[in-house]
Amino acid sequence: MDKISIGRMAELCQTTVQTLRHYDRIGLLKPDYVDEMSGYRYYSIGQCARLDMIMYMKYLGISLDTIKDRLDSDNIGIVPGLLQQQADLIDSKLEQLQHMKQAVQLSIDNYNTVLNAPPNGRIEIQRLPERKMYVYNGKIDIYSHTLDVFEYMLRELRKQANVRHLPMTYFCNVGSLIRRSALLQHSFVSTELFVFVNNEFPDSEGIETIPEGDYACTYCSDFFSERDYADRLREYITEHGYEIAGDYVCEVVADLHIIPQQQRNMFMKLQIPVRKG
Amino acid sequence: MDKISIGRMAELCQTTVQTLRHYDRIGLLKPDYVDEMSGYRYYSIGQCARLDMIMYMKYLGISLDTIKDRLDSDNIGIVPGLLQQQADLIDSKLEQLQHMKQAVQLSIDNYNTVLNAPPNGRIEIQRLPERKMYVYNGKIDIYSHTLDVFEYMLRELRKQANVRHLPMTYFCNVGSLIRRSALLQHSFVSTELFVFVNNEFPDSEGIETIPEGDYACTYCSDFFSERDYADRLREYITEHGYEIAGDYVCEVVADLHIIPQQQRNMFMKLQIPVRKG
DNA sequence: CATACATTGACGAAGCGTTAGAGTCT
DNA sequence: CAGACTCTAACGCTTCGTCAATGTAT
Repeated sequence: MDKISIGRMAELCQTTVQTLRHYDRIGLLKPDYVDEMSGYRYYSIGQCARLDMIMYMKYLGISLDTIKDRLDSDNIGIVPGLLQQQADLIDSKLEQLQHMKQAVQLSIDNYNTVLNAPPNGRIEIQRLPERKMYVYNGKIDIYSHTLDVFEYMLRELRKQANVRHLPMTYFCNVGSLIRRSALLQHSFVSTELFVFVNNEFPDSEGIETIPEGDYACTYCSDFFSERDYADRLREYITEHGYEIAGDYVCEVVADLHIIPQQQRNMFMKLQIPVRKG
Repeated sequence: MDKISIGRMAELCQTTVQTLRHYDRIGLLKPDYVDEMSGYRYYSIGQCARLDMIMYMKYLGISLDTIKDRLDSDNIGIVPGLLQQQADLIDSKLEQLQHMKQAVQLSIDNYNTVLNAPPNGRIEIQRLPERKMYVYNGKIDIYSHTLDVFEYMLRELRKQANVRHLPMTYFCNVGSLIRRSALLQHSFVSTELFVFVNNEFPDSEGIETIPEGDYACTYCSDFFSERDYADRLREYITEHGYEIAGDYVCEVVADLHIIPQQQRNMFMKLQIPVRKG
């Protein structure tokens, strides 16, 4: 029977010397024989089988502790449960990664929107798709208070979103709403904040849909100028023979992308759905 | 301006006190004000913006160090690169997880095959699908040596598979081949090992395909009895008026699932493609 | 004897969680 | 004054990678 040194064993099994030493320390894979004088570890070729299994289980994402328990017990019956558990774990990780991917893509999109946006205040009619949002009513008008109050409302929205298990992804695009009825009365009051959610998101309490259609849009990068820009948007709508077809949406396209020092630094896209009157 | 205690700040931003303390220590988020007497940290509501950004970037999988660099520089231009880099990283993680998922599924399937297998030696004709494999020729007959030699050949196969960047997944189902020509001459010699690979795996050197078709199959759980079982398989084929249509395949359905103590402990499915003569 | 290979032990990394013992806010 | 809150400091977790100083195989 060959005596296999630690270096050769590592090479045979496509791992490293440190890993083998580590496995020895934690009792996961003890060398077949240890020289009493030198302390050198020697493995037998048969131990590759155990090491293969360790590496395979590790590849499946199972922790070394669990692997050890599994290998030290002779109970083979637990294997299917272990495997199923891993399958579930992998699925949830996959889902999480999908969300992350969406989030990154959304950030990239938002960043590009900011880069390519027309100058603040320029008004355009854009065709926008149907969108879904989770709406939170804070019962306080954000426009008659300071940024601080807005910030506290954001905190509440975040907490609600958390309770509702909305993934972090969605918190990238927040915004505020003014209902059409209020808008028609020239009341600029908003107590509602929202986050856009996936179009596949299941309908439930707080989830609303705004329809596909033409929107009068303009960009604005200052919280306190929003009202002015919104007023101009309304003037534009009446001057050009449109009428207001739905709720006013102030979408914060980017704030996380801009370095926040002492306060939030938002870039907003104001939108009012229109139709020819 | 409110003085927000660490506990309240944690609640507002949906994180923990320890996290905030950690961020303070590493200079990622310093409290607005620290009481000189008590050492108590107090935050301002405006700091939520920075914390939001930190949490969002963390969610994107960016390390705290990178986040710190990013937030401490005023250079906003690096953002797109950072985001793209994250997108790529997520994609590769996704791919890896998909592989893991396949691997787990394969293990579950194999386990079930073992559980539901007919008794060793019972012979059945089964319709098996087309399969792809990566074949490695070790130039030594595994059947005229000990298990140790087989083990060393496995090591070589593994190394080759590694060089070819075959994912670990595939190493779950290994096996050996005897070519039809050798089989017809009643020669039981195999120098070739293989691993099954995905059917989508690109064709290249060493990749072979075995066709869909009828196979005479039997199960065997002892390396040294394989030859006997294979002989009986051949007898069965001639006795029942079949003829050998292709290469003999010895598929190791499970060995990782069986606890290996001193040596590999294999459960094999022997297969010979047949057609009516 | 040269050279590659082996040893132990300790520290580091990422991002906090946890605990202990003591002080502070309301 | 009670009870909730906060402080610092230090260790723990996970899976090895990376020295450093030194001994061994061939």
